[in-house]
Amino acid sequence: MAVPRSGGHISAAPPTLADVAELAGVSRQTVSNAVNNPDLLRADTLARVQDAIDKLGYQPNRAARSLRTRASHLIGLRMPALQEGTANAMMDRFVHTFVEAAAETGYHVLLFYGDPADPLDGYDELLRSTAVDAFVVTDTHLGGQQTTWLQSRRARFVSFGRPWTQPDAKHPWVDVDLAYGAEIATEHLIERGHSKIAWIGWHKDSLLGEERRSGWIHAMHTHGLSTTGLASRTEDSIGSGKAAADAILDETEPTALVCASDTLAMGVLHSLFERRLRLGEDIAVVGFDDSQVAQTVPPGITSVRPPLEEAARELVKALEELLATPSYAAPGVMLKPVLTVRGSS
Amino acid sequence: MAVPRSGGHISAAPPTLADVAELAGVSRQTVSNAVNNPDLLRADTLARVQDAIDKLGYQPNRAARSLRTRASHLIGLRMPALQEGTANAMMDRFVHTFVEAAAETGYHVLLFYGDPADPLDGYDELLRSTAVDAFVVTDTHLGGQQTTWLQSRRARFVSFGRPWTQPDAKHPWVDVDLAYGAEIATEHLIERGHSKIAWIGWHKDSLLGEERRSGWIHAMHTHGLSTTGLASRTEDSIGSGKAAADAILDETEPTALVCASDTLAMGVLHSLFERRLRLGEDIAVVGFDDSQVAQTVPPGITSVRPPLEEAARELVKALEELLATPSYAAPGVMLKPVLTVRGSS
DNA sequence: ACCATGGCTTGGAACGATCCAGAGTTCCAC
DNA sequence: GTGGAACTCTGGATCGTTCCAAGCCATGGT
Repeated sequence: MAVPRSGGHISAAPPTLADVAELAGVSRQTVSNAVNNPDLLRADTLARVQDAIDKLGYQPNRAARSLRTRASHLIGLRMPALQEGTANAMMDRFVHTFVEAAAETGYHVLLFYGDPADPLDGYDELLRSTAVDAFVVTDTHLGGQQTTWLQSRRARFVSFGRPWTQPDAKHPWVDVDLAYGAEIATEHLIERGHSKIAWIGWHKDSLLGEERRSGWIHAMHTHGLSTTGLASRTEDSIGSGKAAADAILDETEPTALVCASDTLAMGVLHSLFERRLRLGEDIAVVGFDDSQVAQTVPPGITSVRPPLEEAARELVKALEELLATPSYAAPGVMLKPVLTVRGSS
Repeated sequence: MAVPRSGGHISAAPPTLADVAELAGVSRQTVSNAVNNPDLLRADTLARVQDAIDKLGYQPNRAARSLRTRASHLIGLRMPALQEGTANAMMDRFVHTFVEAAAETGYHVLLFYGDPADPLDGYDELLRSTAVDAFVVTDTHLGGQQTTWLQSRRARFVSFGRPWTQPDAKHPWVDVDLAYGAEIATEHLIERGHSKIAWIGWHKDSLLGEERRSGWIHAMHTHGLSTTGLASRTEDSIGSGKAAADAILDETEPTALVCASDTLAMGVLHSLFERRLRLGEDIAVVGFDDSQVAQTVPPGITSVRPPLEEAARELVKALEELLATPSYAAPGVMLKPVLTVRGSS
């Protein structure tokens, strides 16, 4: 296996199966077997072929293999277009692990971004040209359009995100239990002695937002705490986070805030900064996503950390099975986030 | 061109050139020409073939095309492995634009990460299996190993980052003028009335660090300001940024700080937080990279913003030319960053 | 009327791998 | 010693596209 990085001679054209076969004194098919089904060969033949492979630095031509086997060993990963300022920057933790886990199982990742307004943008071309073996869908919360369409095209795919609108969907998926995340965030604050804990979340029509919100409500009610006047709903932006914080701090004077995202938490920080309140001393804040920002801003924002690395690995595992057995129908996997406690609480 | 997304019938196998040819009543080659050299066909024939293509939703099979033409229309993009906490998170601005610009010219991007300790990791396999047409190298500051090796393998590539150690390198590259960035950052502070402006930078052996540092020195000296006792060199981490800030604030009492990275700037913020100093009022801070963090932390950190989008587009342009004419030798492109002014100064 | 020209179209070969069916060996049981 | 299974290995066909050389046909000049 120890292929010398820079072979002695630099040939213009890479060696082919036939070259190896000739050098080893066997047929093409035997070389092919040596690569793909080594146990079909007699030990000494295998060794001879391996020698030839190593000597020439042979690696199968992907295009040729792909043409014959109808498998490209490429996974299409569609990422949501990122907006300036919004902290979906945490997604590169996901991408990174996904790419590495995929590489370990022999798959490469073809990254693409689609027009956010058109959930189907980008899939079609890759599918028609049989460029990828499967897709990873990363924003199922935008509705089931993508998944139903992919299904109708008989495309293979897994999703990072539960099938919100179709509970009976058959494709493998992995998601993070967001309600639980909001719950542990809230309970952490309750343990710290807070009882007036406000929620700054997203609009009602956001599935993710409502899910997270329910965790806060559940935790509050479980501990006999009231939530009236403590919730606000707004856009996922710093500006509206600040506005919401301003309003709720003036009206209800909570001692702690749970935010549906780190972006909103940053909005809160802006409000605190203006009011010359000290984060973590005068008021406690918990964010969501454990983004770079939460990790680095002093004194650190306690944040709900989605297990993105684990999610990526689970998705790769599901993909592997899906591609091995086309009829594979996995149960969805729900992962639990953990709370990273920092100075803000 | 308006291909219906979900064709009337869902065929198990995608249509091939031969299918189109039969439907249009022409030969395979004519269909191929209709796709690749439309001007070779008579107008009416072209129309007929186009009809058939549209009707069947035909798209050339990538593997077959790639096998024949020896071009995969894939670009391998090697990203440096990201470390927790460090703000190279800004790179997804780059990745995003690069992917989109590449898509516009018909190229897809195959993302991979290499072992940071081994600059060559990952390239070899993709190259041998002729999986990609070219590479984008993103961390030339780690030394010329990658580029010399790629050159010796006759691989096509462009780099985001000047060829630091080999000024005579022939490959196209794009880079950002970091010294200039530090210079405008420093001058901005001078304009704001500061004269005791400290530098918090990286160790001497960091090429990028020295480059940025030189911009600060140049600006200071140009305005007749002294730099003695105002510079410190440390690791690129929050902890060491804080330590450096602590030391320099105690010793020299500067009124403003220029940091070699936003990560270091965040370290400074930690120091300020502890000292109960208000960012932007008691002391001015300028960062580098214009990361998410700089954009969102209140009151916003003034930061040198590298034109990553422009860099990505330039690289795609260079790649296009490189792949069209193999002998293409472009001059390097040096882009100027801009300063994004925020509350911290 | 003829040949050369150029525009348009065609069938066969090739890219480099795997699938498939069969051929040659070896080995063991009867 | 023979039949047959099990183990190895092989050559031809094939995946879907583009390259290549040649063919057809109308046009125009001689």
